[in-house]
Amino acid sequence: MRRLGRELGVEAMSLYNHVPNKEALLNGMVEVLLEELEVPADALEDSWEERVRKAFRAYLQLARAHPNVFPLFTMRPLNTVESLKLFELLREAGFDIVSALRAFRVLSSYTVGYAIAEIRGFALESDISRPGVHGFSEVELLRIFKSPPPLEKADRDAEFEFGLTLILVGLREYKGRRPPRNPPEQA
Amino acid sequence: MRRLGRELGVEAMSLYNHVPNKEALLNGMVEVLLEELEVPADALEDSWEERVRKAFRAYLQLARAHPNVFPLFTMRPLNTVESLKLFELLREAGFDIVSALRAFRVLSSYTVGYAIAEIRGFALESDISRPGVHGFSEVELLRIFKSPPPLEKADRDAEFEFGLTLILVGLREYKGRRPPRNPPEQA
DNA sequence: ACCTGAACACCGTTCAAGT
DNA sequence: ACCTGAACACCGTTCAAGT
Repeated sequence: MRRLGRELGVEAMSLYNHVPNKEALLNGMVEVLLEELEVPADALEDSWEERVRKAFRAYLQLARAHPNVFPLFTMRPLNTVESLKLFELLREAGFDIVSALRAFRVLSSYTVGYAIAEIRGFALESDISRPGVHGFSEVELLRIFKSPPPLEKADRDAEFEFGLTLILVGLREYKGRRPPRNPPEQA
Repeated sequence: MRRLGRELGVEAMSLYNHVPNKEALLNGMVEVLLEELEVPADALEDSWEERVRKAFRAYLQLARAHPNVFPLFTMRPLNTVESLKLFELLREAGFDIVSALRAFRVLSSYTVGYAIAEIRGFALESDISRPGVHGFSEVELLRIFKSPPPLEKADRDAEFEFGLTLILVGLREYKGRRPPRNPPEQA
């Protein structure tokens, strides 16, 4: 508050003329950012899986773009219009209500968790210079990760995508087991 | 600090004789809790998938048991001995280094994300009495979720397990594609 | 070796007083 | 309608002084 006031060339207490309190201000920030998200339109060339991918990719990118606000995202339920649209997208793809909800939540959980991991630093990263919580020594780690470290920051996108694929493969498999309501629109 | 001091019947500044600062204290709490985690031993009757399941289940339960500390878990890399053991478990299951790392991270991301969602409240929960970030009205939500709400808090475990299964199915599929180093030990 | 009082540099927030 | 000074009830942390 005080800092924000200074930034705006005004005293901290003036802010209370425009915003009820700090909490509301943070809520506002989150809300503004979430508005940037958009579930991709139903382009004919995209399968539902591709649309889902794009949506969660965008979410991750939003988190990356705002690493300081992102933890706030995390602490309130993601009840946005876009969540709803995504849910409906899954319904149209042939999932029944419960399955669509579950699928949506699994995908969100993964994406949120992944984004957090990226921001705070990955576990089992070869660069373990950082503090981190331990229980073992740097030597112990290096015993495992030989000199050219295996998975570098380089390919974060591919790594995220890997997880997305795993889940989507699982979902496809799952859908195969129960008869979908709509014809499987996949190419 | 001051509150903790009071709780201990001592002045806040006394704490600094035992702990360098607040940050260190929080780190300590996280560390203590993480020590409760244990990757299940290589019992003969358990497949690697079952062992992985048990490990992450335990992680979720830890989060549930300590909803207030859990967000702290979240903000530091999970470099524990158990992470390493889990990684080795995956290696033994036939994943090469990079794949094992990725699998580990996908599973952690999902579990962390799920735990957070559970603690803060799920998106698209029929109980939307809570604030949450919006963009749409309660009416709009109820238009979708007809009276008997579809997925209730009741079966949180099943829901978590559902996601775990999706990922494990994906992993099995993925492993099938590349020749595993060890014979597939699955029953 | 451990505790304490006083003090410092911070917070978010209220409210009466100003324009 | 908006801003401000003074004030309140908090923080984490330092340090010299006590035992």
